[in-house]
Amino acid sequence: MTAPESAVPPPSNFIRDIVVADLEAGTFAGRVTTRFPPEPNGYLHIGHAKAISLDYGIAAEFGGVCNLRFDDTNPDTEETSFVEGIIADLRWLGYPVESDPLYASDYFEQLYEWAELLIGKRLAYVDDQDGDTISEQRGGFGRPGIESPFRNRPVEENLDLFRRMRAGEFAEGARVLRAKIDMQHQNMQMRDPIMYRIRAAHHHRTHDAWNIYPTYDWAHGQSDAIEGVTHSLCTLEFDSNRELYDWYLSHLPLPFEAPKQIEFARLELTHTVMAKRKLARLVADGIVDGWDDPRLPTLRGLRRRGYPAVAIRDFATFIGAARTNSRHEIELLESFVRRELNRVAQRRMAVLEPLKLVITNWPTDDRGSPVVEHFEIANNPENADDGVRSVAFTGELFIERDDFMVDPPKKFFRLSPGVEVRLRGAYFVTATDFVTDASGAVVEVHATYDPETVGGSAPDGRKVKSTMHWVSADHALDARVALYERLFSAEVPGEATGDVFDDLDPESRRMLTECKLESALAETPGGEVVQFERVGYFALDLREPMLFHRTVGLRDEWANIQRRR
RNA sequence: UGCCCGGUAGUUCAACUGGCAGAACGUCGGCCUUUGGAGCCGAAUGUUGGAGGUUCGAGCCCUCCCCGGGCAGCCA
Repeated sequence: MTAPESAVPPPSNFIRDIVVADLEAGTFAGRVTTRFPPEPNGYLHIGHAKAISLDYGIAAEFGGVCNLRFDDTNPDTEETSFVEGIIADLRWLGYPVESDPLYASDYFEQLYEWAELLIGKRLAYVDDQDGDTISEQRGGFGRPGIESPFRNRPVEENLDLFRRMRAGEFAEGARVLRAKIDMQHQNMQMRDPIMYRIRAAHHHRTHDAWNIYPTYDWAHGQSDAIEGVTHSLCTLEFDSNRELYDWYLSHLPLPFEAPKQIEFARLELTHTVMAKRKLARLVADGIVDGWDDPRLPTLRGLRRRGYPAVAIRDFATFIGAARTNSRHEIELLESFVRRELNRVAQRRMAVLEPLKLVITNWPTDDRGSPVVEHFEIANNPENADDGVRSVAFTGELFIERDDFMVDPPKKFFRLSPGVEVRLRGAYFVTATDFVTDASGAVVEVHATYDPETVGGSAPDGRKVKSTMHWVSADHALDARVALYERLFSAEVPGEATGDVFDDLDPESRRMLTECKLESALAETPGGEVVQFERVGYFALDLREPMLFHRTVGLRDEWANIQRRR
């Protein structure tokens, strides 16, 4: 599995320094192998994208490989559907899953043999006590643990019991296999950790072949070693597990030099949550529509929202890795999204909150119906190769409600009575009149157009202060547009009250149902992102026709100016 | 409470293992514009958590202190 190209140069980081030092010292015989080890009990989120970028990036940079290995040691929570979902997300992100992925469960037999080996070396024993008792005996911070009464069982008895655990002779939770290390150890991880637990559950791959399952600590380093992984990158909370990782490996006959675990800080973003349990709660409680809700930081959510995979990859590369806990501003991610979308997104006109504009001096044809003109407008002014599309123009149009004010404040450059503006790519128009309803709200604006300004520029060189988007009323497509705000209004959800749900923005999605789109949008394929001029980037839903999701707004300086006032 | 990890512009990261502290995002300013929102250009911002020490020279090495995070699942 190889890493896709990235436009962003990888910043140096401490992990790369370690790899370079190992290469120079001749450790691992010049090999570099990493692994990406998702647990198939949920979907990937952008935090995983950071790990993926590091795991694959480091391997690729030094001519090595990165193994995709599912860490499936807990049958209670893992499912094949998640395996498939994760592979799909990985492919979408741009990392081709070329061959069959690897699984920790492939090594269950080897792990079992090694466990017997440790028993033989008097480094592991079967404990008959229940979980609460073991937990109590473990002690606490600054408080030593006490040894299990079963700690010094004879080897033969341990072996017999362990084999019977495997054979399914005991109930769930009745016994465990523990490593025999040191109940006084400063590092809690070293106080005789659990290696195997009895589980009656059905495993997604080994089905009912096993009655005992290895714990993370007993499986992970050994899986790395079996695969010849050299640098095993994981997040900071495993720091204190590293001593145990090294301990297990030091007592086993390994096929390769023992791998190194290196920890880095997990990705956090402002205004969102990344923890799998919190994400699952949002889904379960119906606060969002599912794992692919566009407000979620899941890869499938971001995809549906219109975030380009390359923007996510560039972001992940750019932020690099460090050991300091850090929370990145969501704005940084958005800037990568805009940068990419500005380059590739086709421009279209869409009126989100329509107001009727009637051109009172618009001509009619021989039969008395209004003339229809067609203008060729650039698909992307930034890129001439994208060509043009044809947009119909007639005497009845829709403009954005915000773009007209009866009594405008100073510095309002859009349409108001007596003011001339440009309708993008068409004509200059001047507002002459407006119609209100019973409540006084403007329901229709009347204007005249200047035939000399066809195409949008005046032969006499006169200027207008504003260019507005528009859609022909007769040719408009009806659509719904979902406007998203941050799911959590607080920068750090839960910081104030301790419960992230207290910071949920109840209006994080506003659905506009009467939007009018130019007809070229009928050709847009599902999933594609276009720029609605002057408004933002919008992704057509993958499944539902004529439903657009706001990917991200344009950088809005006008809003900044208003805010500053 | 014991042990471990971390602390560099507002934010996130760099700084060739001791040699003039830089970049991006944000902010501010300017230019340009048939997207007021695209695009382009420029600027400001630091007691490198604090105090000592070693050194010709310390963000980097040493000591103490302060602050933040992690670890007491048969989760990963």
